[in-house]
Amino acid sequence: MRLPTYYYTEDFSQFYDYFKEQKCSHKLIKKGTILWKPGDLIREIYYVESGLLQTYVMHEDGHKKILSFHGKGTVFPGCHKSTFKIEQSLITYAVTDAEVLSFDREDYYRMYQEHRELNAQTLEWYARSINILIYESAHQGYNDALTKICNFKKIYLNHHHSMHDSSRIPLSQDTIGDILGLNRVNVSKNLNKLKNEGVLITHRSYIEILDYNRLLDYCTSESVSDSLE
Amino acid sequence: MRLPTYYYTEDFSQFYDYFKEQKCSHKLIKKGTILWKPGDLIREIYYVESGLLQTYVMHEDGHKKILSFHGKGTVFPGCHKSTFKIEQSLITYAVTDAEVLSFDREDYYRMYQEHRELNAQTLEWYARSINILIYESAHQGYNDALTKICNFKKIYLNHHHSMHDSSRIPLSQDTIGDILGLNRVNVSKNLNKLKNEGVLITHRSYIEILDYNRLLDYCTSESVSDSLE
DNA sequence: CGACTCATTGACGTAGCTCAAGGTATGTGG
DNA sequence: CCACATACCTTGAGCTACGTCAATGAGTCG
Repeated sequence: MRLPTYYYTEDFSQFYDYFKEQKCSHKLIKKGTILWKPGDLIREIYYVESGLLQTYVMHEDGHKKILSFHGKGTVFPGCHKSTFKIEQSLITYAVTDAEVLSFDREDYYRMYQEHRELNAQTLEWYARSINILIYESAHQGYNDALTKICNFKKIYLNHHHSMHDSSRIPLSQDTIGDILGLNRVNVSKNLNKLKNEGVLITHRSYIEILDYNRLLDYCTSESVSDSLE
Repeated sequence: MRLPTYYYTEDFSQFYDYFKEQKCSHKLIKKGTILWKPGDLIREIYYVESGLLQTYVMHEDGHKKILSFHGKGTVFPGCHKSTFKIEQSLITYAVTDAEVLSFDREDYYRMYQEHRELNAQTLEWYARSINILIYESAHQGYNDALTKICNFKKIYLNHHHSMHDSSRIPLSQDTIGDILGLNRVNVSKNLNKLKNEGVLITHRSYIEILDYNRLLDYCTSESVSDSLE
């Protein structure tokens, strides 16, 4: 049973050798580059070889909503045919320097149609996107700020436990606010509560979790994997 | 350019003849029946021949969040393989009496793999679900109650204009609240503002739009189709 | 007619927002 | 290596939109 995550990694790395044999070009993307912004026609699809991309939406009143992070072994932005208004508002930028394989949209769609495993994996990826979004709309939307933050840290650690220092969340409070739809000041105040409880320590641009079990006490069941599977 | 919608209809009606030739069983579902609830193993996939289904999630604190309505010519709940925690919380029930074709999950997946157009249409359907959910998370989430309500009515009318009496929204204020994550009382108060402006009249279990153009003034651009395409 | 369900209205509490001022790491250029 | 700019974090005061509670009214059904 899978929990939601904002980070995509390695979803398509099994197809890397196959991708390299197809018609594609190799690109270097500098940190901070905006890959797509509102109004851009999306004619290419990227396979990320290294680096980290971020996707977000700017609300007309100035709010920024971060939707997802895309790391090594992921494909982006997708290969469906329909054009949706809100997708025109998506902005993708490079959080770090990145290397990608770039495919023409039509070429990629042909690969998607012809390669059965790629086809199947694409549907799983879409399903996973639906999953995190339902989690946000139907669950986190009703939680208060403290619960949102704890849930976020839980699912962040859950996804990164094997990769990095397992108790660090290397995101600024500003970024966390933009992911959760919270004000920076409010994030700070709630982290303070948790600091006073001994759950974590705040640092500049990262948070260090001291007491994972105490953190879990603040989480809702939707964010905690249970025994099944 | 497509706007989001909470109503799915006719997405798969082009495959109806094909579906009927496949291994399936015909079922009648009584109004009010719960088709799937948390904990149920989903072993079947339905094609809706008639009637209306609704999908929602119950938050552990009692909030109900309605995600979508599924009418004639739609397939439900989906055919990906991964199991997600939040999907276990989905509840589907019959708003009206309904008739469905029921497929075994494995059989349906085989059809999905073998029928190229069905495969393509399935991805479009998933993309559409992502679209409405991004709209909720990244856009409506930042709007105030009045804007949420007006946006909702706009996209409702947009989708139903051809089918029914084009100025009626046959939903109770309670239901609208459950779709938008608003309190019933708050929905009522905001509808009252619009009533005073002459935009609409409220009735028992439906709303009548009097001045569509005035309604548009309260909407955000994300909910209004522009000239492109 | 009574028993629902659905809608209206007002009083009141509060979580989270904005504004504002100050504090502390980090990086850069002289 | 210091001075300065910049990014990030903290804390408090005040506001307000929305939620809860509660009482009443109005439409619908058997």
